[in-house]
Amino acid sequence: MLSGDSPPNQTIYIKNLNEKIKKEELKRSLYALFSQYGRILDVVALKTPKLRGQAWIAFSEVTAASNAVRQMQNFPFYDKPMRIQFAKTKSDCIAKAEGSFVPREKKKKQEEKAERKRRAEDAQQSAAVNGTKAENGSTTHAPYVSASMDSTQGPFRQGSTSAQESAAPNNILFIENLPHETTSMMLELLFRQYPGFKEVRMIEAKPGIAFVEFEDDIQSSMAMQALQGFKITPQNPMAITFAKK
DNA sequence: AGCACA
Repeated sequence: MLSGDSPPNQTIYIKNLNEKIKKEELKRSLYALFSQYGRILDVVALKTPKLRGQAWIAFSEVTAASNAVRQMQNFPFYDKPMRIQFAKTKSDCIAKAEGSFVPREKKKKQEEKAERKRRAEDAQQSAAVNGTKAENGSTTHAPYVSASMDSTQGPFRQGSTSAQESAAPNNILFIENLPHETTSMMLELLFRQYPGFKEVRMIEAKPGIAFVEFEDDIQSSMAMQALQGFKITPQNPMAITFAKK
């Protein structure tokens, strides 16, 4: 049945995540795995007792979120099936983008007190040390994105063929839009820098495409995310999808 | 099981 879940939301809520995975790795893997559905604005994962094993992924479009909820439901991720729903509330990053963000203030009184206290202390400390206002730890979060490519992160959704539905994530990548002179040696040089790389396969009769195999889905997703849109020649941004099995 | 944004 249609479980009593939240209505569609740009942000998805994932639970039953493997709690042994370190926060940074978890976020990176989630980013890699889910960016196939659209532009990801933020990935939130906390390791506090109440929040570990869960994560939020904010997409720029609701449709991306819905596809992710459906297609990645129960996907085995670090040996545990992901349970995915729409988030109950709007992510801060989205409210901010809409200009509707209002800093929350009704937490449990205890937490709030603790936080105020902490801020006060921080302020005092830095004042004592610097005599000036301190930069508190609010760094800019545009992480997870590999800085190794030029900033052509545009909408390279599907490649040149008529493929409409993206195949479910698996360990084999399907590469399209390669210049015809591409060799498997060249592709191997590119892909073998990512962990889990196994082999490149090309088909003589079909220039412009290739298959690249990895040990598992997560590693193939990582490589996909890293090399999506990579240009071997300026006219040939790679289109990478999961191979149909 | 657990819905946050340090």
